[in-house]
Amino acid sequence: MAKNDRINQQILQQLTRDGRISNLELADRVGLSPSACLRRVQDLERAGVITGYRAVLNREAMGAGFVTYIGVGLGEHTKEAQKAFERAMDEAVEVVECHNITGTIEYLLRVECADLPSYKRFHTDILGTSPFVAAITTYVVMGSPKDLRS
Amino acid sequence: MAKNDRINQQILQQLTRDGRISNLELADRVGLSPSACLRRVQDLERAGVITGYRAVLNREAMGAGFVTYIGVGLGEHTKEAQKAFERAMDEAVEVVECHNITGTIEYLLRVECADLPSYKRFHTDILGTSPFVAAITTYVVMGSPKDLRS
DNA sequence: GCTATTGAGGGAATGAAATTGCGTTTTTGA
DNA sequence: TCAAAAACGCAATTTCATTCCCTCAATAGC
Repeated sequence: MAKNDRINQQILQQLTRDGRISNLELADRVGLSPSACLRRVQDLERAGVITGYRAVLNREAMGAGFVTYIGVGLGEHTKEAQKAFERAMDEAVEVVECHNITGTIEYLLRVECADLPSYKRFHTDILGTSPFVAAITTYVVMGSPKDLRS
Repeated sequence: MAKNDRINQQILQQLTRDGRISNLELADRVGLSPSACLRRVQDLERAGVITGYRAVLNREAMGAGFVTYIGVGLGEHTKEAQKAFERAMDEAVEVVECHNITGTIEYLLRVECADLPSYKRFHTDILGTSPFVAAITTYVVMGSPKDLRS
C-alpha cells in the first residue's frame, strides 16, 4: 500500500497537472532522486491510486462542438444487458462518458459530436441499434459556466 | 492547423486511452514511422487539439467517492436568475461541472462529495439556499464504465 | 545498549525512447 | 502534366527510464 505523505501528494498533484512530465523533472520538483521518485510513482500505480494517463482534448478545435447529455433507460435490467450496452458505448468514439446511475433511468452519457447532423447519426445508428435501449432523453449543452474537468 | 483524417483520429483515440503510451508503440498502432507519428502528435498539441495530459486518480482512494449528477430547474428564467445561480455554483467547491442545457430543466451539475452526509450538507445548505432553485433531481453515480474526461 | 533487519534514498551504468536532420515519396493545385 | 508543398521513412544523436548496488535511517529483538 502506498503511503499518503507530503511527497506522494506532490507527485499526484504534479501528475494531475501534467501526466507526461518526465521522471527527471518530476523528481526535481518533489525533491527526490529520479530513481526514488520513479519507485514512488510505480508504487502509486500498483496500489491503484493512479489508474491511468490520458490526453485531454479540445473537441471544439477539431469540430466537435455539439455536446449533449443523454439519459438512457434499458428495457432489461440483467447483467448481460448492461454489459452489452456498456461495450457498445465503449466502442463509440462520440461517447465521452458513461455513468451508471440510480433513478428512473440506468445511464447518463456525455456525447460530443461535430454538429446536429452528426449527432443524429449517432442517435439513430449507434444508440438506436444498441441492444436493450428503451428510453432516450437528450439534453443539449448550450454552455458550461463551470467545468473543472475539461 | 492539424488535419482531421483517419490517422489523427486514431492517434487521439489511443492517447485518450493511454496518454503515456510510447511514441514507438503509438506509431506502430496507427501504422506510421515514429518520426512521422511524433510530428503529428506535436502538430495536434500546437493546434490546441491536445490541451494536455493528466494522470487519472482513483477518487475513492482520495476521499471524494460520492459522485452525483443533479438536474436543476429554476423558478425564474430571467438573466438575473441565471447569473445568480451560476455564481452560487461557481463558489461551491463540491460543484465540478455546471452545464446550461435545453429541456425541462435548466442546469445539469456534477457534484463530488466525500460521502452521503457531506452530500446532504451540500444539498440543503448550498442548493437549498441558492436563489431561484425550484426543482432538484439527483442521480447518484454507481459507476462509470467509461469516462474519458476524468 | 547493541545489532540484525527492513525500508527508502542516491548514484552510476545500461538500454530504450524521443527528437532531429535529411533525402525520398506522395499529394495538391495550377 | 508538372512544379511546389506536404508528409513520410531512415538513421544519427540526445535524452530519459530503468535497473543494480551501495548507503543511511528507523525499528524490533535480544
